Amino acid sequence: MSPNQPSPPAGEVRRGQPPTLRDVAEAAGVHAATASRALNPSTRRLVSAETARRVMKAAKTLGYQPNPIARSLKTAKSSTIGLVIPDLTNPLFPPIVRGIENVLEAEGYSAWIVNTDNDPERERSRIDSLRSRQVEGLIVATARLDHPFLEKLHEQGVKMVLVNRRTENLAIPCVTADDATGIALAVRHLVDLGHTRIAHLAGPHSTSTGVVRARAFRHAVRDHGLEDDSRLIVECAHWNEADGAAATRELLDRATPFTAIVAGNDLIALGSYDVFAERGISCPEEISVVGFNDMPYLDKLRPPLTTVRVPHHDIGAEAARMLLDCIDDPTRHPRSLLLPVTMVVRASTAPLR
Amino acid sequence: MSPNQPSPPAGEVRRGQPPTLRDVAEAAGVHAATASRALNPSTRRLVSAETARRVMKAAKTLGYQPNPIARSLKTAKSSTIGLVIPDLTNPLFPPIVRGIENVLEAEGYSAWIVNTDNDPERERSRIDSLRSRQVEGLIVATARLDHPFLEKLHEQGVKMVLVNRRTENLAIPCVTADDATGIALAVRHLVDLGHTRIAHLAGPHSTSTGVVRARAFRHAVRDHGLEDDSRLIVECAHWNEADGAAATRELLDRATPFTAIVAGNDLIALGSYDVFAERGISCPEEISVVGFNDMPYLDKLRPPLTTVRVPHHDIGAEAARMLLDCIDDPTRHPRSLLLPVTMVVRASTAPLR
DNA sequence: CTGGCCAGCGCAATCGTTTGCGTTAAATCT
DNA sequence: AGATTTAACGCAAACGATTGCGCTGGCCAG
Repeated sequence: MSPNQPSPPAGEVRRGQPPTLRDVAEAAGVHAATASRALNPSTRRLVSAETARRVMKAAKTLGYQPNPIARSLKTAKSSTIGLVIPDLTNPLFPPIVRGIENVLEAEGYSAWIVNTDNDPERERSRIDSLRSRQVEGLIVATARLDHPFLEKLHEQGVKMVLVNRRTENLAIPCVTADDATGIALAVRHLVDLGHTRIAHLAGPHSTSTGVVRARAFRHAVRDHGLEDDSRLIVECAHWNEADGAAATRELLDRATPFTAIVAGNDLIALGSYDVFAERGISCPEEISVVGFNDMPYLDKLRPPLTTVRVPHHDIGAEAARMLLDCIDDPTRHPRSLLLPVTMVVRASTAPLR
Repeated sequence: MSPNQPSPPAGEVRRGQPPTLRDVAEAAGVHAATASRALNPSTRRLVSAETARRVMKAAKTLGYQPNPIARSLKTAKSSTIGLVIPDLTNPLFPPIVRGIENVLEAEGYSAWIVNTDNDPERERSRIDSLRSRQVEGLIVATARLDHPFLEKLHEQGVKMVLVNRRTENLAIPCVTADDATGIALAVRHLVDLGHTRIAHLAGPHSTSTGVVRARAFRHAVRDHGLEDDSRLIVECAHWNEADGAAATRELLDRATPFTAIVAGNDLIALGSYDVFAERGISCPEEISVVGFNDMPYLDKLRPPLTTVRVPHHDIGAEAARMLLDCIDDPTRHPRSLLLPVTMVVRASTAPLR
């Protein structure tokens, strides 16, 4: 046996229970209060170097792990934040989650993840339960442009930062991808390939991402001297394949000619793929498609999807950092962070013949 | 304003703080102990119906939410379990997580999710931190066949159930897919298509899933009267695309003829796809491939991947149920649950020409 | 009429930490 | 040398809930 293995406490314990602060205090021959101060780096200067050393040694040999529950009760801080997402099953979110947890972990924080399935009622109840668990802040990925519940929470002083999407209220800090530039990149790519009639399958206009990308699309086509034809824009009810497919069908049925599609996101583009298969349309020969997000395994699709890569991991990491900043300094001015995106050209886009 | 909105406490509060049990007791004109008993359904019979009613009414009008931290400290129960997975980013896991949370939520439990990235050291430290957070049990998806750490935890009485994979020790309950049947289905499907020389890209033999599927593969080919040629089996170092690709290359380089591959899982099959592209091999014309798991978006691949569908959501749900059972009744006999799988035939498999 | 029982409730300890305050003894100043 | 600061530490009260135990008063039986 190695001398100091942390998992099973090496030293003698009181009664089979994990050692408490009192146990290490006793072992070090001091009072629990002193042990507490010795163990906490920020109060360690209150005890002599010698006793601090003794206490820390005792803690190590006993395998002492502070009880976060007791600590939370006293300090009213839980070292815990809530993470509110629509659905973990959407490949968009796991990288964000990992990014968040990476920075949280380094600061001794952890995250509670809840799924709302885009149901406002469920969102309320899950957030209520998060708050009763004393989370110190929220990272929210379910924002809609008009979102009174979130606004109310913010007014109540609940610390939060939005990811991916925003509300209309700019007072709530958020970190998102640079959607406008991404769309501009996508349009420019298609224009470079010779396309002049480009359609847009917009995301739901209830979300900031949906309207920002749609607006950026119109700007971009005009910037290239193309006609801004509203018949070439159709809005999807949700950010998923089914609604992407429905929108594609409607677009096709409008019979306004076009040769390329800028999809609101990758899932919507996948919906287009389904309709192409349905109707025997070949991509990219007849219609080029570009997605948005660069979710995993897009390179293995038929055809590999050209898309705009957004740094999901970084979005999560930055959001977590921002939230921790807000918690540390509540007077902090809210900031909005825009993360750069890049174009990933694959085989779903081709030169106009 | 509606008379009783739960989020912002409606009644008067002490000092801007959320109301405590004592506040409720005071409002109802009873002692905190009585209020506690009145509010808890299982102790409610200890107070008179009339006082119970008064207390509950006071709690509602004050918007009282019990403080789970204080409760946990006293009861040493956290209504919390730990979920240990390799990497949330692997599309295998989100559905399992959702399944788990669905049943947990109904019982008032929540899950802490930690990622180990398959690093044993990280696994130890994350599980230690989970335990210090007083989780009541663990759902573990990172089991290796030989896994002394998990065994030790189990011996220490840590309640846990394994998902997807198992240890050699059968004393630890687990819920997995019926891997053997799945592989048999895959082999039969290929045999029905006329294939006689079938290869297997096995998962790592350090995992139960890897060895069970490999063994099932050999049994299946023999059952069909085919030759069990060990040159047609190569083990992947990990369950991912890169190692799947490496294994595929090795298989090809062995120059033992074969016309079909049973991949250990979908990710490994995707690795094969990469190599096919590399070497100009066409699938399914030259080589048929079947995967395992049926992860999302496989139907949009080039070609759509034939695979074995495993009910990930159910696996999670059953595991959670099993863990809650173990917590409720610690004397419970460990069970191993095998969930049925189904064949999903798409276009990566074709009749032998 | 007295003793015993029980329903209903309050008292106070407890869970493991943190922290304001008081106490001691050593160190510094005049 | 005596007065005063200060470093180091202990005491005890919190944080908010749960729970064993004891007390009260009403009820019934003997």
